[in-house]
Amino acid sequence: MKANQPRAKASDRPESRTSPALKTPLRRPRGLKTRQAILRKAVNLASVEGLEGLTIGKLAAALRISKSGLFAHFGSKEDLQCAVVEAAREIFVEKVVRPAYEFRGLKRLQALCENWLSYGEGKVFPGGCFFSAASLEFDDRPGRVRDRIVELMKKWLGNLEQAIHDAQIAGEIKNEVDARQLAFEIQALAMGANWSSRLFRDPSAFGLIRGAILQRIEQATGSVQSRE
Amino acid sequence: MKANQPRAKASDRPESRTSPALKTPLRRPRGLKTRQAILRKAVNLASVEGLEGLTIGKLAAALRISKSGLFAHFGSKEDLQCAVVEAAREIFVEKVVRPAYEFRGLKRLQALCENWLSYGEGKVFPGGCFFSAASLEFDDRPGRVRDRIVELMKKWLGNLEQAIHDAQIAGEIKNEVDARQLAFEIQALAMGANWSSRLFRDPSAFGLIRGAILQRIEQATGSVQSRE
DNA sequence: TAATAGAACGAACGATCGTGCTATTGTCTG
DNA sequence: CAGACAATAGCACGATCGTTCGTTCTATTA
Repeated sequence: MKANQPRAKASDRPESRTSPALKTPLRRPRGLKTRQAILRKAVNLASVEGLEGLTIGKLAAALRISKSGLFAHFGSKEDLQCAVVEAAREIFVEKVVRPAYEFRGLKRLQALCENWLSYGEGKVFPGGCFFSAASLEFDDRPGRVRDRIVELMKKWLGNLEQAIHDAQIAGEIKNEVDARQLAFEIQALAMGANWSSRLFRDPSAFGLIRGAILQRIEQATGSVQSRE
Repeated sequence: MKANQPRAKASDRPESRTSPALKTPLRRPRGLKTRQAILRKAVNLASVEGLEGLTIGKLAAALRISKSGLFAHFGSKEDLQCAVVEAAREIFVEKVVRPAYEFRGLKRLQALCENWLSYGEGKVFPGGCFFSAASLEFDDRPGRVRDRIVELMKKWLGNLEQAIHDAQIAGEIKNEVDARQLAFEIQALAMGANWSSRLFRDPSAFGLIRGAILQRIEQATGSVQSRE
């Protein structure tokens, strides 16, 4: 974890790779490509073995690349982990968030849920939802990785909540519904589906939960409903 | 992970410590005591760092004990992990399951939920619910540890489902309710509360979810409810 | 064509991992 | 008190961890 602390010279050249603005603004065709290839494999590996279980040696071996060559793309393991989180985020946004933003209000909420479910169900990540695993793995590990994960999860919950709120304004969801709570319940159910499907190797979990979530949304849209 | 596989002689003496029946049926006062002390610390450490992040060296250091002295209590790291899972199970049963079994039917279900919530809320494990973390960590790691976790989680879900079923027979919960699905939803909400409270350092998550679960149960017990 | 910058490599570092021996302690029995 | 035996410590092992260093290869630029 904190191996070889005495000599930590990686951060002495603070922005050797992250600030390309010196002479040529963008010109590293080979480096960028391999970096992306590394991250693609790394995200998949990390979704299975965890972000901490993701090892530079194993990752390099999986890519048939030298450890040092791989390492040079990131200044430290923490940097690599951050980059992996970012790469996973891009995939998540691409598959779940963006398509839903073609709609508004209730339709957007439904699209967010549906997209999440097929994201979890399909083999987007071989180890199931990356963020479910990562957020539970890092909830007790202070650092940049944890901070970023917290940020992203808050944003995701905020997206759900905002969609619910918009649907309320549009009159599609009852005003008594607590948007924050409903968003949270949906998220919990979705993560539960992922959990069950991974742990029990039971793909039917998503079907079950799809029903539960739809029922929960219908309940919020009106019709009868018991409010005790 | 699989360090030093060539020489694996630990399992050659299969039951040197687990079968006490030879001459004296029960006489290892010191050994058992330290073993339990080890496991108590190990469970706490594992709930924070994960079952794989739990390291023999760190555990020994935390107990001010030699690595080899600790190691002798278990034949391998996998054995240690299994023992940790078992120790966590005992705590869980003690705090959550057993007290609820003084009741029957709906009351038992309510007690199971309430006990789980205060188990997650209180500092039973310093890293939050042990099994939420462990089951997500090991969902892709085949082996005895995973098998046992699966077994335990199935049993726990079965307990919830059975309580619901009993409540249905007693006429306390409506017959149309799908016991398996309700059990699953409750479990998902509970794990969601744990997730949120750990990740966002927000203890109010449990209050929110307590309300959601109670609402969900009330909905199942009757009154109005929309079944569209 | 020569100079140069970036990308990848091989080897090695100190630390720590899980594990295996062997010796020493401590405790109970005869 | 001596011996037996369980419990623990000491020490070492091979492997792998994250990291650094100096070198080589490759491609663009002067």
